Amino acid sequence: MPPAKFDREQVLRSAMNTFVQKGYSKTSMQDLTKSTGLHPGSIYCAFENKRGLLLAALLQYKSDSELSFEAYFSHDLPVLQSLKLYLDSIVVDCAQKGEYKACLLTRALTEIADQDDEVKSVISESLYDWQKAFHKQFELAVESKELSANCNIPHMARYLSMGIYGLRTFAQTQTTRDVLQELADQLFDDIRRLSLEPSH
Amino acid sequence: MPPAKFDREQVLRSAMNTFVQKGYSKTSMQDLTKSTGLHPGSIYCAFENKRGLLLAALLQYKSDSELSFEAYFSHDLPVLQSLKLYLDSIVVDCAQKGEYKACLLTRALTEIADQDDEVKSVISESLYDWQKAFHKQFELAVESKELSANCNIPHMARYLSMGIYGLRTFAQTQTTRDVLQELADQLFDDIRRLSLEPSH
DNA sequence: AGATATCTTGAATAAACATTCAAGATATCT
DNA sequence: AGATATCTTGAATGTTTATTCAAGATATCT
Repeated sequence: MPPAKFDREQVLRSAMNTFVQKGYSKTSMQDLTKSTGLHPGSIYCAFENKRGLLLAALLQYKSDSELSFEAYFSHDLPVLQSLKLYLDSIVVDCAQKGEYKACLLTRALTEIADQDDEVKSVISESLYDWQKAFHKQFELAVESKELSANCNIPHMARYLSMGIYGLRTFAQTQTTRDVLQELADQLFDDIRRLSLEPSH
Repeated sequence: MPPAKFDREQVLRSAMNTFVQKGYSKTSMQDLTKSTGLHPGSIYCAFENKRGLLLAALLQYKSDSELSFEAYFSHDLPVLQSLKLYLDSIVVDCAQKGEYKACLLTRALTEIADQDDEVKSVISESLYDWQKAFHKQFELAVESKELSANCNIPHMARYLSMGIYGLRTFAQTQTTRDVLQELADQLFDDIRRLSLEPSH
């Protein structure tokens, strides 16, 4: 039976969801065979083991996130306007009751990074790439004179990342939309201020 | 052998450390017997089970954190100055290489909250109490005219909590002290601005 | 159609795990 | 000193877990 191979992306998205929902340790192989529709043997053949499946799922998540990022920032809107839309989408994401909607990267980071250097570096690099994507957008905006030429772009990108991490953590204890929106708006204001003021 | 009972606080601090370092799921009973010096039977007798030990450790962590908080804010310094010192101490905490220095509450929250409602509410309430502690300090500062009378205190407390969550998450990928300090300083500036400006 | 190579299947395996409990030890009380 | 109650101890238990592998199934090739 050579063909009939499963759809790798779809399998990884299922695994992704299961890992985000239950966490890595509490996700059993049985959970994964159920959610992916694959049998144990197939998983071990394709991904070596549970850890390999996590690594693959992390890369898929990264790739999906990049596409989503592009979708927000590729229009010809001013960066700050795109950023506002992007932040609002995170608020919507976080405000979903019931289904646990977190970031797989940060969730896996807090859960297992300190015990597995390879997983940690995959996650760290992915998160850093995401931060660099903000960086790049801000740079483009400086070139097009939207932002002040002497604003501190690396600092802004880092502070923005930090704020979003915080927002997502905050959302785990409080899912009231208004509160989350207010926090996101505040973060946006603070980033905007940094983008206009010269760095000191 | 009636007396010779173990020192409950010390046991809980050991358990606390183990849980923070390895995470709840990856912490085995063997790890806990090793770190606490207690035998399985004693743990089950005193805390019912592993989950009970976590719950007790969470409460101990909360209580310890409150004492530490008081230590920073009970002097007669202006609130903003105490806050600065408090934030700096978090930076120092996060910048420790090697030993994983996170907040047990947020770590446990991301790992297990979505599967255990009791654990979740214990954590949520603890974190909310911590947020309220900021709240209270800001209120006192308004009364003493240090802060503007019409600043939005609940908003400030929430934004501060969010920022610290974010800082701690950020520190898991980047432990360069200068970078963390810069982020904490930025957070401080933004909170200070909120404390002086009238809310809009 | 038969042979072959490749992929699928899921029961079997072995290790790790939380939890229990009966035997042993010590202090207090009579 | 003896009896009793309480606490300690850690090997045994039964469950859950990730992982393997040999048998079975299907498509392609000759």
